[in-house]
Amino acid sequence: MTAKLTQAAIESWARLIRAQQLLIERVESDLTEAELPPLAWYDVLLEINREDSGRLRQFEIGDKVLLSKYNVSRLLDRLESEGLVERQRCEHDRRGANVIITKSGKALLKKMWVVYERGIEHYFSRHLSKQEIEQLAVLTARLIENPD
Amino acid sequence: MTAKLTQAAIESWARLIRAQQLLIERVESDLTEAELPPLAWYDVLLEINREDSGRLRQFEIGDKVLLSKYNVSRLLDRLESEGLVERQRCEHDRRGANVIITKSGKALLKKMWVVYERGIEHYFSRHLSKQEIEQLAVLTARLIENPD
DNA sequence: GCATATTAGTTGCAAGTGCAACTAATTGTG
DNA sequence: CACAATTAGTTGCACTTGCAACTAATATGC
Repeated sequence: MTAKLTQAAIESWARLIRAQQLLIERVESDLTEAELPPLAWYDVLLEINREDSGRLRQFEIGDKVLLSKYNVSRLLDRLESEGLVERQRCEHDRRGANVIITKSGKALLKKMWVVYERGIEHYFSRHLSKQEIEQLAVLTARLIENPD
Repeated sequence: MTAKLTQAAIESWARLIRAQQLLIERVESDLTEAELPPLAWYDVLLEINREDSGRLRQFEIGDKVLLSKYNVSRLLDRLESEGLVERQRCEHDRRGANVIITKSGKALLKKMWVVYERGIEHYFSRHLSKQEIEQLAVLTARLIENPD
C-alpha cells in the first residue's frame, strides 16, 4: 500500500509516456501529410495479413491491437466501406464474423509501410544503438507481460 | 531514404508503443474505477501547480502536456466549470489568459495522486530494477529530445 | 505609422471513443 | 433437455478530438 516510489521512477515513467506520445504523434502526422489513414488502420490490416489462415475473428483483432469490441466493430465498418476488408459469416460460431483483407487492403498496407518505416527509422532507431534497442525491447516486454 | 530497419528495431518499437498503451489503459481504468477524472486532467493541474508563479498561459500548458491549443481550450472549459482552475485576463498580453489552480484543484490533484502513484508502482516500477529504470529514462529522454 | 503577418485563444462541424444497453448464438449446470 | 450465464458483435448517446475557420491582440517590415 505504501507506494515507495522514487523520484527516478516517476521521472522514468513520465518519459516513457511522453516518448511514446511524441513518436505516435510524429508518425500520425507523417501519415496525414501523405494523405494516408491513421495508424490504427495499419495495425488492424497488418494483423489480418499476418495470419496464415488469412482471416481473424473480430475479438481476436481486438485482443491483438488493444481495442475494445465496439471500437473494433466500428473501425471494421470503416475499413469495410473502403473495401479494405470483408466480413464473412463464421461457420462454426454463427454469432461472429471472420474478417479477411482484400487486395486493396494489402495495397494500402504497402503504401502505409513506406511512411511508417521511415518514421520508425527517423524518430526511433536512428537514435539508439543495437544494444539500446535490444535493452528497450527487453524492458518493455517485461512491462507488457506483467499484467499487475 | 533506404530505411535499413532491422527486425529487432521494429519489434522494439512495437513493444514500446504497446507497453505505453497498456500502462495508460490500466491507470485510466483505475482512475475510472475510483470515480476520478482522466489522466489529462491530472497532467494539466500538475503543471500549473508546479509553477512558482502559480499560473500558466494556455499555450504553455499545451506545450507541456502535448495538447493542441483547441484541446487545451476545451479541457480548461471543463476544469473551470468544475471549479478546479480559473482563467484570468493576462495584463501584458490581452489576447490570452493566465490559468491558476484553485483549492479544490489542488485537492483533486492529491486524491488522484493516490491512485496514480499506486499505478506507477504496480504496473511499472515494481517490475524493473533501479538500473533498468535509469536505463529506460536515458533511452526515452534521447527519443524525446531528438525531434527527428 | 500603417498594412501585413503572426500568435493566443475560441468555436462549428465531422469523426472517433467510452459506456451501457441490446440481440443473437453458445456454453454450462442441474 | 431446459434455463441461466457467458460470449460475439452492434448500436444509441454523450463526450472528446481534429480540422479549419474565426476574432482579437501583438509583432514585423517598409
